[in-house]
Amino acid sequence: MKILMNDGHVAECPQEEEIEVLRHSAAHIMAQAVKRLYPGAHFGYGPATDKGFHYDIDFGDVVIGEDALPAIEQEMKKITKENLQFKVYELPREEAVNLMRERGETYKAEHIGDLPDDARITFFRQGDYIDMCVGPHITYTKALKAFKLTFVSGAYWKNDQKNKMLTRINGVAFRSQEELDAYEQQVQEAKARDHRRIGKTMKLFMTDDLIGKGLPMFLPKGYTIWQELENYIKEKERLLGYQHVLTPCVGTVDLYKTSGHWDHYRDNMFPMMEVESEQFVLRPMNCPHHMMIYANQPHSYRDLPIRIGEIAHDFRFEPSGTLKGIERGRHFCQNDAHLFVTPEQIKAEVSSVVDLIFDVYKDFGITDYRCVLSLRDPDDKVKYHQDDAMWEHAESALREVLTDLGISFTEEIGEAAFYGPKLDVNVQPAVGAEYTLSTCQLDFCLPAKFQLTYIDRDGSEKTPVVLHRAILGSLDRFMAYLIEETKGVFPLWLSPVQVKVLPVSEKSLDYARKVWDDLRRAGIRAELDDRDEKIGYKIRSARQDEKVPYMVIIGEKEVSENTISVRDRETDLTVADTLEGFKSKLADRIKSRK
RNA sequence: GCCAAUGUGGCUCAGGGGUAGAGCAAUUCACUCGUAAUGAAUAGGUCGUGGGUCCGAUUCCCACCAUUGGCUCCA
Repeated sequence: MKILMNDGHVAECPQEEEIEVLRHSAAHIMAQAVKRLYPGAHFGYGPATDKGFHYDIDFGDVVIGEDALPAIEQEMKKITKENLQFKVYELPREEAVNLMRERGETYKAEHIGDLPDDARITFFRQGDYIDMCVGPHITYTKALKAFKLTFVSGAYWKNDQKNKMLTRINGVAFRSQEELDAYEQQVQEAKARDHRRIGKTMKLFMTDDLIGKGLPMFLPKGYTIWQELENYIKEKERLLGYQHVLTPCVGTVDLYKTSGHWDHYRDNMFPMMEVESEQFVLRPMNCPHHMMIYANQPHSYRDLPIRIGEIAHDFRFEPSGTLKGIERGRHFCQNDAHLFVTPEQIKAEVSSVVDLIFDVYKDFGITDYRCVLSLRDPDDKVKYHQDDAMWEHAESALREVLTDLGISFTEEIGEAAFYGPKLDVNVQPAVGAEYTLSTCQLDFCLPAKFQLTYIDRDGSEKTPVVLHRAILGSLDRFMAYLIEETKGVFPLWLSPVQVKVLPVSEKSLDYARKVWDDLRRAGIRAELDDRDEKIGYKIRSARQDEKVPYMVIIGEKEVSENTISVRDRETDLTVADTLEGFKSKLADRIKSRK
């Protein structure tokens, strides 16, 4: 594919950059179509994106909904048919600003002001449309062959909440129609994996307006998975020397003033409540509670590290627009722990946390993740605890540990917690934006605020360092992730129903009941389908609706031979077994969580 | 919170100014059945909530609530 560079040269595009040039050019063509249909529209940014492109546009008082898209798309097709040539020219800064002002493109004019003094300011033109841009672009509009406008949304100018919200028109573009079709198919499949859809059909959790928004409730089947996850992670933690505690879901406002959370996050906490002139909040996190548990008694350096863990209920007043099923609610349960360590122990403890994270990921087959070292933005004097020396020390300590461990990570500025840097492990859900699953944060700040101490070898009082960490993140979010990864086909040990007993007819119902009862007594989660239906129907519903790992089919043959027939979800094969043999095999597998 | 869209029986969805429809699920009856849907019948909804326009609203308008897709935020 030929492309037009901003110095006017036409070059052959490297294969790997083709798609981005195509998508970026699609944004320009969309802008041209919009300008033809809405002459009063003014443009902000219009970049290529992951799967396509978008353009942020100020339509003035005109409301643009999704019903406006077909006409714009039609106009784009017309433009590609017109096969307009892309042309490029450069203007001196002042002329460029004037040109943009003249055309009412105030956002573009403002953008020129943000560019470095020596920046070349170039314009790409196709037909009647001119856009300030660094390019490169396709040479003729006909090169754009497969695209589609997908949805509209709002987006703040320059991504800043204080600025005006523009209308963002989103589209996808690919090299060919086949690629576009494949993408659309993929979107459909992702929707089918959405944890909210599966959670509803599998009766894992629910929400209700009368309970309140962002407050999902786990139903018996969902809570079964929850409890298994809780047992699983606590077992791992106990082996690593964690001690589990139970602390209340409220705390005094003073507790959060001490920690500094009150100053930073008051607006995202449920409002303060006053009882008998004492002020409380629903707790948004557990660090302060665990700090006070540490402070409950004096500590020697010999006691450290002390690892306090809790499956802890938290409440955060998340903005309504950010709520998403059990992935992000206003109540959630963190798989939280705070490790109180000496400075010398930092490396070993971070290392142990990182090992635990990847050990857990291995157990769940999680391979698609991204590690981020989240650092402070030194220019942000509001968000971050002010202590340059502390930050430099903490950040380089964490970076060094991660590097020594051979973890590959990217660094992101301004993503740290207010009290310290962190390692975040991020994953991509079926639908929507990436989020953090696991985190490990290095904190030199809160222990000092709470005046935590230990007596060192030389008899002097020292301040411990704290590692905040969450492996499953919140159980809620982890479950959301698991649902989407497994499509609801949970491994045996997590399956809400592990065995479904299916009598062929009423003649074998009594025996089936006995088998069912026996399985349950052996600690296996079994259900009996005693509906008056054909066996084929029962198998279909156990497979399709509930994705049950094992079906035990009981007919007159099994009754007379005192056996059971076991159908495996993986293979769809049915084999004869004895009840005792099946029970022990199953118990072993469940115990080993394989 | 902001921008936009959506809201019809338990679930998935159709319809549309003259007080509602399908499939699945449920219930009942018949069948007693061998590995991905037996048949028939019945029941179930003041069409998110509250206002307004109209002879008449679930359908049009407004407000609110919830949900969804984005933006901002995420200790």
